[in-house]
Amino acid sequence: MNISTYTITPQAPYRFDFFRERIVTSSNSYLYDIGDQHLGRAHLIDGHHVFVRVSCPNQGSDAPEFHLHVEGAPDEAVAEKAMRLWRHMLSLDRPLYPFYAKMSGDPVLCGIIDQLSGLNLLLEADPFESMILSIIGQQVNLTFAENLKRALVELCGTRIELNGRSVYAFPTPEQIARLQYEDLRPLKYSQRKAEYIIDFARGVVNGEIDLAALEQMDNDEAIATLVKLRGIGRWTAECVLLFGLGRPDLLPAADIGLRNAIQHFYGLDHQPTEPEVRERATAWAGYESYVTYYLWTALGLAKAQAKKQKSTGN
DNA sequence: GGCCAGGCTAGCA
DNA sequence: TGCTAGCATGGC
Repeated sequence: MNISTYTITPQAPYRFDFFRERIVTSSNSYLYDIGDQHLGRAHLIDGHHVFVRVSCPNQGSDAPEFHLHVEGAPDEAVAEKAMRLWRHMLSLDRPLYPFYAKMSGDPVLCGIIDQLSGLNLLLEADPFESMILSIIGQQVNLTFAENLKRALVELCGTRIELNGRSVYAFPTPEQIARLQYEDLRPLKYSQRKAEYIIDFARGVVNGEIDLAALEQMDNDEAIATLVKLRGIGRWTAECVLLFGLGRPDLLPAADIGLRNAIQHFYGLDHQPTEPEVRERATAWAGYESYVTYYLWTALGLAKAQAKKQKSTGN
């Protein structure tokens, strides 16, 4: 088997173990091969199924060195595309220090940054995958969302066997477009959710939806384009810009998780309204995505901690 | 048992 | 233009 290896040393602070933790606790963990010191995933690149494995022996360090192995690429060009895909997914070309410097006047955020120093954005592989996952994630809790996502991937994604490992590549637009709505109903999809997902994939396949064009648009323009599609509201479009395109300045002001986190960490006596979130976020200009991500993550940790304390009676 | 989940649409006034 | 029931299910 042909394996290409790349050695990567991100700019500190950078915590590889935070990505692992993020994946384990997310509703997308089924997409990954997760080990103590590595992460892996299958991808379809230029028609070739490749498996990317990132290993990091010193993953708890805030200046880690890690190795990215690409298996199954027929030539160097495909291997390099896989490598660049993971540079995107792991936000390797986005140093954190400008964000930290910008937030230095906010004691609440500084406390969270101290706790999460080195946490960078874990992005989805591409806008298509991001859109499908975001539509599935609308409204439902994370446990149920994971069941739905896993069922879709196992229904129509390509299963790949590599060195005894069995993993699925995320379905292509063509694979989802071929489904019928009733194929998803037994998987506990609502009729509407099935329609939104399959219709979106069909739009991509027949060329009505141009995902590549989103890259050239500013945030407002891209959101306005996406929300014209049935099943895609502002929240979903914002998720795609944040997690699919990796826009650093995206503010999901209506998101319930962000509003809960602001109330919690800033000690508000009410859940902030969307205009109140926008007002507060003027201080975050340029890094809204990062602040949102840190607040979401910190609230998740606080909830997990509270749950743990409750279960142990402390 | 009821309400809320990292929402959205269709239908109604 | 603005409001709300309904969607499917799991967790608390």
